[in-house]
This record gives sequence, structure tokens and C-alpha cells, in this order.
Amino acid sequence: MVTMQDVAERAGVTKQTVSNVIRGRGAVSPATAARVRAVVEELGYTPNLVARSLATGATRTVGLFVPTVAGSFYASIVEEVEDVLDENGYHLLLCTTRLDGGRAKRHLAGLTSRSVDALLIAGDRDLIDHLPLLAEASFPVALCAWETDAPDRFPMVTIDYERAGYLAGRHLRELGHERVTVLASPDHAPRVAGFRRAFAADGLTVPDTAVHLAPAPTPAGGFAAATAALAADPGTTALFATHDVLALGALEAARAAGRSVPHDLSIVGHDDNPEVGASRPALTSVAIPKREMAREAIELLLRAVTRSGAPANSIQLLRPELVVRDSTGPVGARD
Amino acid sequence: MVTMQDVAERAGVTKQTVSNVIRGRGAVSPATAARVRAVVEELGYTPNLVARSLATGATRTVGLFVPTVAGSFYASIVEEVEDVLDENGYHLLLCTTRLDGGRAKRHLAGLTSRSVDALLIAGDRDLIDHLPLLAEASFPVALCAWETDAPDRFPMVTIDYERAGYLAGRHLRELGHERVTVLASPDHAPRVAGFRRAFAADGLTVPDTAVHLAPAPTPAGGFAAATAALAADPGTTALFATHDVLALGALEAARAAGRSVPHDLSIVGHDDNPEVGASRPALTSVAIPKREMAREAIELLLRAVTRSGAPANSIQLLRPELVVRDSTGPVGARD
DNA sequence: ACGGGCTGATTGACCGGTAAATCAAGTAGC
DNA sequence: GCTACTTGATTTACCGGTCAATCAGCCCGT
Repeated sequence: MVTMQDVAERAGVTKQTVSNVIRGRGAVSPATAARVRAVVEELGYTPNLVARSLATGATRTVGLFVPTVAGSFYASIVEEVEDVLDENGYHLLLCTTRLDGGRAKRHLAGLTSRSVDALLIAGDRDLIDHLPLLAEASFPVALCAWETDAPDRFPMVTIDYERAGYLAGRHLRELGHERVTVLASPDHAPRVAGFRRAFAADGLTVPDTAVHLAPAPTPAGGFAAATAALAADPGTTALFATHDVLALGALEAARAAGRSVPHDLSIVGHDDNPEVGASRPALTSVAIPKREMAREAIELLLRAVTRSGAPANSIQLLRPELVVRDSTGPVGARD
Repeated sequence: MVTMQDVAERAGVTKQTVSNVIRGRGAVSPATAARVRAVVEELGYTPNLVARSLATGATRTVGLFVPTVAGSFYASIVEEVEDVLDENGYHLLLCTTRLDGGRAKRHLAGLTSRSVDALLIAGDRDLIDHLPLLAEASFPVALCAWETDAPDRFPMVTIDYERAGYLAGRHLRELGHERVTVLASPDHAPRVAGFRRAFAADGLTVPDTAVHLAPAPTPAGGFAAATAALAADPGTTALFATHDVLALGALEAARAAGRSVPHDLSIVGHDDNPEVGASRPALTSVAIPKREMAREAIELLLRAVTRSGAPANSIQLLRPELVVRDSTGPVGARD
């Protein structure tokens, strides 16, 4: 490993001068600078980032926690975060918590010790219990894609999930649906609340019996829940799934139950994952600006890093948008 | 930030003694050890990993390059790698190259400077031109999921893709298919070669005209290629797609062309991605042991790190397995 | 009473950079 | 011709740990 000292000796200057040349700081005469650069080239010197980090206290690395990386939602977030980091010359330290609180805690401990400049926590579930550990972190922390109530100690960039549910509900209302079913994951209460609000606006109620919890956030889980729901209330004309993968399963369930979509049953999904764009019929879904969200969050963090102050403790909500495709139609379209 | 020196002073010992206690090395009397530990607890001391890295030359961080993280194949690899790293107390530095050679190169430069202990490169495409940069890397490097000819400077853990193609072909042969079509991505030559070998074993030839390149590795790309292929040779009785997403598109294309699967057309995919398990009919596919592959590769690297010698420059091939589902059947089953 | 082998702790150097203060010339002002 | 200011480079200290060598007691044998 060739060091700065090696370069300095070969170029007949001091370590410090080499440092100045490399970082373009301080006053160095053009002649010396050229000579140093030549030696750098000749020896193939690259600065040791670990040493630099120790001296400066900055690692140019940002930590990202996500529940998983399977599934396009978090995959998009990871990629977007990485794009922004790359634009700014930062590296990405990734930890997928995978429903494993212990692992999350272990990683937290590791990162706390100065090895990241900032930390973004996307998604909830596994980490919420350990957040207090970060209260005294020496680097900025932000949350994103948070749906459940978050500890208000950290700035947050997330989606207006309540509005997402509302958009789904309003769409179905505009199509005239009155008797509807909801397929929800346990963590999606805000979406359900928003959905209900859309109906409440017209004086309609979505009863608790119409809300079915999916056993798992998978197509199979959606299939099971939808099958049960359709059996429980055959008169339902529309279905809102709080997760696209559930909607996929619901499409299958509708087919299995002999109901044509959208003629006999309208289905609205949530997230607008690209993989469901290929479903037949194409799924109407509430699109959430995940990439924008990730970008906003990470830029917020980087701003906090460079300005070296704690970020404003705020909540930024991004607005979802409804994407209408072929899985929804007016109620009673069959006739 | 509380340092080791702070702990030492408070406990009335030296920095070095604290270090010994923390790492359980050297000879420390139980009494002193207890006292030091108490102070550590009291002050909430955590060792500075950057400083430790500088002193020891090990960062306990491993770099992983993948082309993308969207799509379950690489997502699985990332998660498996992370699992193994976590088991061994390592962190993961992720870089998705995203068809961007420049980005890959930038990251390579960053990692080269002592900031990772090892590097795993999964998948090819973007990085192959820059591999020589790693020739003089001071840490072990390994490749995995490599299909095209790789530079034989690094150890490699990958899949026997030729055999994967062979399994697909043999399956179709056993079902009696003679006139077949292949949908391939440009990089999948070995799979196609293996597929051909299965037919050659029975004295049959798969002509070049039967091999269609997909415009993009997406369902839409598969749809387009399959539609063209079926139009070009309506007499084909089976189709092998070198990528599951292509097979998904092919299923659609078959449906659009009014051909029932598997009665009029058998379809075999490749990768056995979980998301296609939900397709109708369920897709027969060649399953590749991606998690095992990732695990083998990263364990190979970690062994090289601890034994601190260059890893054996070998190629390890994992065997794929055919998973038969509902999209394939005997030729002429309609009758 | 004295040298030799343990144990437990200390000392000083070092990892490879950066930051701030200092120093040696060369130029400018008067 | 003397001080005062620039410019370009050096010196010294420091970031927070680890490593190797050293040292102070203590127990032991003779």
C-alpha cells in the first residue's frame, strides 16, 4: 500500500503538501503541484479513506435500513438512495432488518460508532423499539416510508397514506360503488381510514365486517383473504387491497369465484408496483412517489451532514396519485 | 464522543488496559476488568470502528456489486450475502452498478482504498472492463453469478448455466418435443448451448432461426419476442425462455395467439423466480440455487480474509434443478 | 539474600491522513 | 534600507485506537 509519505518523499516535499495538492486546498505553486501529481500517477497512489475518516470525522458513508430488499417498493428506495449518494460522492451501507429486531439492534450498535455520517430508516416494523438508541447518535437520522405513528424525535419524509386510501375510496365512489370490501395488511390502518373517509363523505359507512386482514403480504395471502371476503359478502361490487400483491391474489380469487373484473368486481391496489402492470386486467392502483420520497429523505440528510446541524424536526408528506387502469369500472357495468 | 482514554482515566488505568479488557486479550486481573467494564457501562462507551480499522487494517466491511437490486434474483443474493456477513459480524457496502460503467468505476476506486476487507461481484455486464483495476487490490475479490467468460484472475462461484439449458431441453425432449423455439437474452449463450446439446443428443438440431433475442428482459420484451416467434414458426410445440420474465410475456403471447398452454404449447422458464409461481398456468422453470451460490461465494471470501491469503483461484459450479409445473406437457397432448 | 520465571499493567511508536501554527523568502510601501 | 504583507512550504500536534517492548512486583527455588 503506497502512502502519502511515499509520494511526498519521491516528490521531494512534505506529506502536508501532498495532502494540499490532492484536495486542492491551501497554497501550492503550480510547479510543485504538477510534480506531486506526476508522482501520484506514477506510484498509483490512492488516499486511504479510513485514515482520512479518522482525521476528519466523516466517513462519506450513509447507512440505510430497510425491512427487506425483495419487492420493488424497497428495491426502488435502495436504488434511488444510492443514486443520490453517488451523485454526492457517498457510499451506501445497507442493512435489511428482515423482521429481525436483534439483527437491527446489532447493526445499529455498529453504525453508532462513527462509521456512518447519516442514517436513513425506511419502513417500520422491526426497528421501532430500538430507535431510542439513536437519540444520542452523533449523526443525523431520518425516517421515511413510515406509516404507523413514529417517534417524533426524528425528521420524517413519508407518504400521505391516509390520502392514498382516500383516493382509492373516492375513485370507487365516483364509479358508484357502495358495497365494498377492503383487504388490508395489519400495518395499513391509515390507508383504511382514508378509504373510509371517502365513503363517509357521501354518508356511507364501510363496516368493520367488510375489512379483511390478509394472513400474509403475498399473492397467496391476498387470494385467501379475497376468497373468504367474497364468500362472506357476495354482494360486494368493489375491493380495495392496501397492497398490490394482495390485489394480485384478489384478481385470482375473483377469477376462481367466477367473477369478471371489472364487470362484476372492481379492484383497486396500492403502491403501483411495476410488476403488476402486467396483470390481466391491468390493475388500477394508487401510485406512491417512492423515488421522490427516498430522494427527499436522503437529500435532507446530506444537507444536515454538510451544514452539520441537526435537521429540522419536521414531517414531509408526499402526495400519492391514483392510476386508473382496467381493473375498475362503474358499478353494475355488466348490464 | 467518549473515547477509550476517557474510560481509562475514570477507571484509573491505561488506554491499553481498557483495550485489553474490551477485546478480551492480554492479561487483565478480574478486579481491574470488572472496574473497567463498569466505567464503560457508565459512560456508554463504544469503540470507534474507524480508529480500530486504521490500526488493524481491517474494516469488517465487505463490498458487494450487483447490476441491480430490483428483481428477485439479485435481491435474494443481496439478502443471503447480508445474512452470512451478519453471522460473521461484517457490514455490507452495496453498489448497484445499473448498467453504468462510470458509476462502477467510481465505486471501485473508493473501495480500493482500504475501505473494504473483501469484494464480491455478482453478475457481469457493467463491470467486466474495470476488473483489471482490481488485479492489484489488497483484499480478496470473488465473482459470482457469472455466465459469460470471466477473467480467470479471480475465484468464481456460479451456476452451471449450460446444464440449466440442458435440463430444460432434456425435459422437452422427454415430452417428445422436436420443433422448439428459444427466447433468449443476449447474455445467455451458455443456456442456449446447453439446450441445444439436449436436442443434439437425440440427433436433433435447434436451428438459429428458432432462437429469438428478446428486446428487453421484461414481460413486454418476452411478449414481443414470443409473438414474433410464434408468427415465424407456427408449428413450434415448445418454447424455452432463458429468463422467467420472458416466459411470463410468452405466456401472454401464447394466450393472445389463441394457443393454450401446455396443450398447444409448452413453456419452460429459467431462474424459478418466486413471482412467477403465481402465474397461470404455473411455470415449469429451471431453478438455480442462488442463495447457496451467494453463501458459498461470500464464505469463500471470508475464509480468505481470515486466513489472510489469496483465495484459491478456482471455479465452483452449482447445479441447477428443473422444477416441473403446469406449463409443460407431452407434445400433441391436445389429441 | 539473590537471580529467574510469571502476571498484570504501562510505555512509546505507529496506522495514514488532516488542521493549525510556524517559518523562509520574495515583494511592497514609505 | 527597514518594516509589513504575501506566498509557498514545513513543523507539530492530533484523530482513537492497536501492537510490541518494557517494567514492576510477586512467588519460587537454592
